[in-house]
Amino acid sequence: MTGKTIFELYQNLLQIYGEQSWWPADTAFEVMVGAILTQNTAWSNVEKAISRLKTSKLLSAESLLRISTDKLAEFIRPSGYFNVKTKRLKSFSYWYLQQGGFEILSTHSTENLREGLLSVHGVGPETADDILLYAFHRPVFVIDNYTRRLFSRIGCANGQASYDDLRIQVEQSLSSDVKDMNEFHALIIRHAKDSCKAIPTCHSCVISQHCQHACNHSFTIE
DNA sequence: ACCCAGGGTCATA
DNA sequence: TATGACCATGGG
Repeated sequence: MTGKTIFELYQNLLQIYGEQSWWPADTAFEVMVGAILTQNTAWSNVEKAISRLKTSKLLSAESLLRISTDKLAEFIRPSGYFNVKTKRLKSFSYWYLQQGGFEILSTHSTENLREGLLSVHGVGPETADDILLYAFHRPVFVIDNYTRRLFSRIGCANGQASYDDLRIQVEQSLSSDVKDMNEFHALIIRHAKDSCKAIPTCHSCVISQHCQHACNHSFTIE
């Protein structure tokens, strides 16, 4: 547990990969839809689903509520769990409109907003924080499994700590800077993807002398 | 054929 | 509190 600090890890990743400038989306609502669709799902599959929704101009809360569940499920089929996610998109859209939409929601405090998001069926801590950070630009850090593994392997934090414990730890390490938290989370995912494929050019050597990775594949270097 | 992916809910012990 | 089953597509 006596590795480098969380902030040093962030600086290393930023130096290696450069700015990621997330979230890849045109609108805040698209970020929210993407956050739900990407639950335990490869982003490449989510892109297909979102592309279909865009083409048919369904990327709004009103449209998602208007369309039948059967049709919506068919649109988002490529993103997997389509029956589950159809319900989640609809319950989220209902809440979103009932709350008055983006402008009204933007006036709420971060804590109230998180509470509201978590009250939606199908929105858990990670999805809520994705939305808070990338759609509402709130100073919130998103904890995912990559983060837990990377922190554990590098030793900059206890990967088994509770979600909020880890989240607050990172938020303090980055002085609650929105831009830094946006980048850090994006960089961790970028690093996980890269370290899964590029064994000969393992960037992790710069990050950890033990060549540890964020991804879940258990291979060894050297 | 197997493992994983930018999780969350629900039932069970 | 803490596991386990379940949801389902697509790429390696």
